[in-house]
Amino acid sequence: MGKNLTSRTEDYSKWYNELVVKADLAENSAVRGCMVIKPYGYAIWEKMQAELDRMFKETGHENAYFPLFVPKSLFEAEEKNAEGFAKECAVVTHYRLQNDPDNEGKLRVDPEAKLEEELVVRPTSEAIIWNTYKGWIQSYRDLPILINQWANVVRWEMRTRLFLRTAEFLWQEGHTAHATKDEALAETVQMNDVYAEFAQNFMAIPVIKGVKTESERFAGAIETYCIEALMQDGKALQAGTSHFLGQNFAKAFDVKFTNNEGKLDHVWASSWGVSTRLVGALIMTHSDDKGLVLPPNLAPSQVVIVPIFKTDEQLEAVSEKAENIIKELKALGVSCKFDKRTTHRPGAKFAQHELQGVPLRIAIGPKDLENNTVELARRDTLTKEIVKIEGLASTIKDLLGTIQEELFTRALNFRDEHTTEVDDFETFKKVLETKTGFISAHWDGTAETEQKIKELTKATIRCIPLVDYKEEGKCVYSGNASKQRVLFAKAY
RNA sequence: CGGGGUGUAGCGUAGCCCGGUUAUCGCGCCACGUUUGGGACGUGGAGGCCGCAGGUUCGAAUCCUGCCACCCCGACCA
Repeated sequence: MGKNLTSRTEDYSKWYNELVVKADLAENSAVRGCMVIKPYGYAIWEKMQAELDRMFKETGHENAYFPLFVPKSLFEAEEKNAEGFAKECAVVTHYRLQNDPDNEGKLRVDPEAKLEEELVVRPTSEAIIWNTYKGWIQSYRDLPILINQWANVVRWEMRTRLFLRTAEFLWQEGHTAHATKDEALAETVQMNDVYAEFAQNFMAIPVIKGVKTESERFAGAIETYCIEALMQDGKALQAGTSHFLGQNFAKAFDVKFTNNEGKLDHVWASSWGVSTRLVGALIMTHSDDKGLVLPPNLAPSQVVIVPIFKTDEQLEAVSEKAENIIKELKALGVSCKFDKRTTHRPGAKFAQHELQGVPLRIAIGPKDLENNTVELARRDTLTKEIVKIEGLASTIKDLLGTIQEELFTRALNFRDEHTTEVDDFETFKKVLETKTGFISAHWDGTAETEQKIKELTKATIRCIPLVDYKEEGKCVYSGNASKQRVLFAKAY
């Protein structure tokens, strides 16, 4: 603590890296590409988990757990999926170490302990899950299966960044099985909607719902739905995905069921997930040059009370007030931390809680005791005011709601200001270089054009939005006919 | 995985080209005192296998080789 952050304009990516570490969210570990999520960062993830878990259960899903390891033969069963992940799989080949005869005190892999079949560390769990579902499904009466799992996965990324892309990360993956195509598709759309609602209402991150182009689609899916968010540096970030898998995995794993007409058919499937990457999205959406800005819904502590005092008597008197406030806040469901450390002075505490994004700060000192007031400071606007202690708890409760809304509105305005309709390629390039953000433009629907634009500008099609933009037009690159605008951006 | 950069106390750094006393400075840390409404001050103190492993040399933070990690750029990336 005690050092200023690099500012966002100076070096956005440095700002992000410093913030994650200084706000005590996470740090790099001794394992390449893998992070240690520290208690404060994990507390935020737990808040996300709790809300998502509630939403999943509300929509009829149950949690279960499947193994970390996937036998290679199962993994390769669905070819497109296997191919898509092949380059980033960690593989277990041995099951034992032994003392190294040539190197005292060291261990080596026991060459005798080679596995007959290699185990792939899951980059995602479709394979092991569909292999399991095969044994669970005979009839339409066994359907649907609506399961979610909270798990870690490993993708051997070449270039990693804390939360945004790590070799191991935490996520949830839902895997559902259905009797009909319509039902599976409806599930896919529903879960994408759940993600959108979660992002917007809970995380205060505005998102655009859409589908991926073929080249950006999940390997093994028929259609990939997604929510796309825009970060403060004008780059897009995929915040969640939901895949309609058709019968691809059912066919690969031979999962058939008898329908109510007595006919055998393959099961229809969906899968969907969000990960600890959301923590990165959270940081890059709301935070500023002073540190984290957390929406009240996600803050480990929504309020912090800092006592101002000179003598023990004053601390005692202030503490008594503070405890009362905490009690009242607790009754209203507001979480509050009392920072009565005597080892730090108030200014240092202010700075720390700002860095860590606590939404509201209350300072109580001798003057307040006389006047029956407190100083109330907002993290998001950096404003403070003196307020009467009567009715403080409900004032705070309301204010937290206001902050939550205003954070969303601010982010929404930013996104709208950074979404530009463009109709010619010169402007396209110029907007991408200067203004950044989403570019809404016509696209002829071909992978060739998509690829060409990517090569020339580094922008990719983030999604084909589900609503809006339905209009005839001409492709911004090729000039060929187009039926709707799609969203381009440089992406994380 | 290719190109470039960095690695010296918890953090940030000087020293490295051109090898040679006890490795520099700031922050932080510990003790005591004075302080406490926006990152306190004074005095004293502790803390280092100079990223790791080899090599060259009478002698290596410094030169050479290999490895590891992180950062930037590229390629790759449900």
